[in-house]
Amino acid sequence: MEESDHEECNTGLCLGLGGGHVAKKEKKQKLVNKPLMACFDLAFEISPKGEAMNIYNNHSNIKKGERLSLERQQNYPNVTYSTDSENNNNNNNNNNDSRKKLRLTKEQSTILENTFKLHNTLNPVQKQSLADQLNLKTRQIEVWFQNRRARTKLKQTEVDYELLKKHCQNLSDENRRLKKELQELKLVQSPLCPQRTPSKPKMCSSCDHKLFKLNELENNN
DNA sequence: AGGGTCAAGAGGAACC
DNA sequence: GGTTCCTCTTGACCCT
Repeated sequence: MEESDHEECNTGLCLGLGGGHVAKKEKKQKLVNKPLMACFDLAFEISPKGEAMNIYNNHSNIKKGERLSLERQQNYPNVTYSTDSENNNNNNNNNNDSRKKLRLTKEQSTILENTFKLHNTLNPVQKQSLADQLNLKTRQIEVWFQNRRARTKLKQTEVDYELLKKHCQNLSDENRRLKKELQELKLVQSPLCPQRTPSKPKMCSSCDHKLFKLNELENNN
């Protein structure tokens, strides 16, 4: 965990928890009565001039999420929004407690996905260079990879589950068939019914020899 | 409205 | 003891 990730967040709300948890207990205490994930308490875009723009206030006729994605994708595709606290305390007085969700741009997602395909974990150097490249924090890269691994694992679990379910179904079918077959064999061998000719039992590949033995038995009688 | 998605918080385990 | 990862959870946003 890179403590520096959150150094600039001077609201005291964003304490850089998560991986690392430096002095967890201390931070936990600080967090008492504070909103979670307050690092993204206000959404800003960085304008081409380098100004922090509160995009929520500027476009009142568009819905929240639409504003975020529209602005980000169309106007400033290479910048991600950040928080009030990260952008020099603008509007610190306007510190509402609702956390705003970061949405990665298409480009950022693509690059992250491609990197993930190459290696699903990153060393600190790779993490830093990716963060620089995408204009994100190393913590965000770390979190993305963590969540991505979790998604991969979940998907794999679902696939495994389906395979096991199928396999289980096959075994059940096989079990049912063998039981039926056993029933037939018992009938054939019963002294009460010596001349009964059974329908040809369908043997599983592993016990074809049973049929042979059965025929032998009948011949001897 | 409600369910899905996903970035991020939180805590514990594993590793060195 | 610090770092990284895993797992579960939370909450914002999106979609229908």
